[in-house]
Amino acid sequence: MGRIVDHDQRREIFAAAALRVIMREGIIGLTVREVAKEAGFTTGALTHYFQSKDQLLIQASEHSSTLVRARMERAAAAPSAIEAIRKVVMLALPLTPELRGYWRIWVGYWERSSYDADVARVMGLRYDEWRGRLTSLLARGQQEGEVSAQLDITQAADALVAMIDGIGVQVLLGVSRFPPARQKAMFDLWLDTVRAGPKT
Amino acid sequence: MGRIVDHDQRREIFAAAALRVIMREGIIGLTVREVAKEAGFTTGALTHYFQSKDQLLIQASEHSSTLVRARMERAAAAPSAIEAIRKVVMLALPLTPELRGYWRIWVGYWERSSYDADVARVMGLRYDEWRGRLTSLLARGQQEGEVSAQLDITQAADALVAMIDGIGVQVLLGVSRFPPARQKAMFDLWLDTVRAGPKT
DNA sequence: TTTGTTATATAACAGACGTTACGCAAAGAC
DNA sequence: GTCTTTGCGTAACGTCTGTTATATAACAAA
Repeated sequence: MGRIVDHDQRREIFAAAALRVIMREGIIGLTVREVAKEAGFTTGALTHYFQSKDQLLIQASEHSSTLVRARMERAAAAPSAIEAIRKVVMLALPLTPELRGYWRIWVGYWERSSYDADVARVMGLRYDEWRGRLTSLLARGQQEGEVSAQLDITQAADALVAMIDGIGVQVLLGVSRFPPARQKAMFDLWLDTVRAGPKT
Repeated sequence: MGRIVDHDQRREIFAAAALRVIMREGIIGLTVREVAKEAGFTTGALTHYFQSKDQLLIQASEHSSTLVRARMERAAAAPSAIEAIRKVVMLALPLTPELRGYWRIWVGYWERSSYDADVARVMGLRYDEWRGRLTSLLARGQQEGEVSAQLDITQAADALVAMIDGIGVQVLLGVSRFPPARQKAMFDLWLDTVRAGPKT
């Protein structure tokens, strides 16, 4: 009965298109018409898969986290915990144009979060995952002796998450303000406060 | 010739109203009509003082920095440099509802900065001032022997600025996520990396 | 082939947006 | 007093918004 298409796949197409629109024009430029056009459809198709613009916004956020999750998990599989942390952080920092595009998306969602409880809740889940990934890597580092045993890993993860977001903000105001080298220098500074002392 | 009013004062009234609107409804809710209404005027009056909405946005940002600057300078006058830094940071962290309101404004401007070069430029100036204030306090701390002499104060200021913005983001997603105590704990952690060792 | 259902396009809706135009009232200049 | 400039409210403009309604086309099931 009726032709059949994969609804989840369609929703992913629209979610990906929404992300591209946000990258290009900011979250303020995210309109139903523009997303549909970017996806190669019209609003009639989009509304068939999303009841409202808000749902599209949420779904797009979930899609973007799916995209990075695979890369993150591959990076986290590095043999040394410290090296894993480094690789994971290099995927998060706005070092390349592509990664800076993602930061434009995150900042857009931060803005929405400040007055939209639904978006805030979803973003909270993203950060729980992010913070969790870092804390478990730090815990692994402690077991393997690379990370100082008396370190409060929760607090250290908090500090790293905050610092990375802060870097993202600065880069957004202009890459020249915080070039990749300066970003990495700040990360190395954090790493020093976390490393186990030479020998023991 | 004609009745006379203080144009700068009028512009401040509208700028202050714009900030209140952003606090309440986000930067997406900042409309010419809403700002005029918040200020107790109509759009006819507002357009008399601002050629465009963009100019209003810039002016509002400048007004907000004027508001905090006075408090910051008073705090920076503390006898001890470390104490001055602490007081200044306590004015920046989203510790109270009022201060959290300001963070909603900043995040709104971050968002705009990512695709509006004019806003990005103005925000860049704000951050230059903010970073400059912290670096000069750190330099004072070094002179007075409170801050480690071999510290790279530029890098330390960068780290603090980034960390505070990162805290602001987390608090925006929900205060419960980062209560005042946790914010202060993170700041103290930074302070430890900056302090001169006991004695010398 | 006919029937029924789904996918998508087109179009309309009511409202909000930034901006511009216009008109009246207030008040300094003379 | 009149004249003239300015302050501000009202209203209109055209455009864009999210959403809903309707029409057409595609295809599975009978």
